[in-house]
Amino acid sequence: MQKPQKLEIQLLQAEICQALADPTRIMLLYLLAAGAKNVGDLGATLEASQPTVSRHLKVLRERGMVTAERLGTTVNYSLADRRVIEALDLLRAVMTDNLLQKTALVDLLNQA
Amino acid sequence: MQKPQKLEIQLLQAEICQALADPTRIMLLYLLAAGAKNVGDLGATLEASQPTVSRHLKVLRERGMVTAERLGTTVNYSLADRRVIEALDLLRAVMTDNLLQKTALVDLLNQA
DNA sequence: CAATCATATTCGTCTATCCAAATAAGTGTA
DNA sequence: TACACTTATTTGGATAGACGAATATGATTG
Repeated sequence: MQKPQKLEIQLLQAEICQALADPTRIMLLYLLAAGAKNVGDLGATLEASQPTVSRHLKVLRERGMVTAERLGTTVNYSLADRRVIEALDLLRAVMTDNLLQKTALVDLLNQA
Repeated sequence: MQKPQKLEIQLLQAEICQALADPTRIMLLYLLAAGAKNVGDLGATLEASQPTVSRHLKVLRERGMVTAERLGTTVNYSLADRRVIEALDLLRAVMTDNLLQKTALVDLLNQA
């Protein structure tokens, strides 16, 4: 033991956030939120290479954010917990509000 | 222009998530959720060095997640948008549920 | 048991991030 | 202006993450 347990929790929480810290993985989650899909379909939609998609899916799988199921030769991925999408939507709203505020400020400066 | 604008949005969203991908920054946000604080106080609570706290606060500031206000020699930081905390709470719940599920599985295996 | 299709992993390389230490910059006061 | 105090930034070195290319694994079919 080296640190209060509180930090351990934040560390695990940071690992989940880290999984969200990549645009490709965010896209993957949103795509899966619309329904289960296999690796090939996901790659085609994202225009990303197969190894890239597979590696990103592994990151999400290891953190329990998606689940995989073999169906013959293909593997179907599903969103494991919809609250991840809720969190992403919240953060997206924060981001868009920031952008709006920033552009409003720019407009104000341009007027002056 | 090189990619559909959709990707641009995910990129910005990923930048916000990236800001959450560090246990120290998560702690900072939770601390600020309880009320505005200056850099020294935050560092003392986190037992982190002053440059470390300042650097992390800069990351959060650049993404509009906290705001800074000078008060004499000190600088008071505040949480800019409470929805970031809501998102963190959601992700924390996802994480704890994953842990519970995992330990339940371990128990089952131990019984057998 | 080949051959094929879908997915996963490894390897090499590049870039990004983190921390500690040192230094700089801004503010209030003698 | 000099000094003390608080916060910010820079630098260097170590670690982790991302991608493409090549290769490996797993499942189905003939």
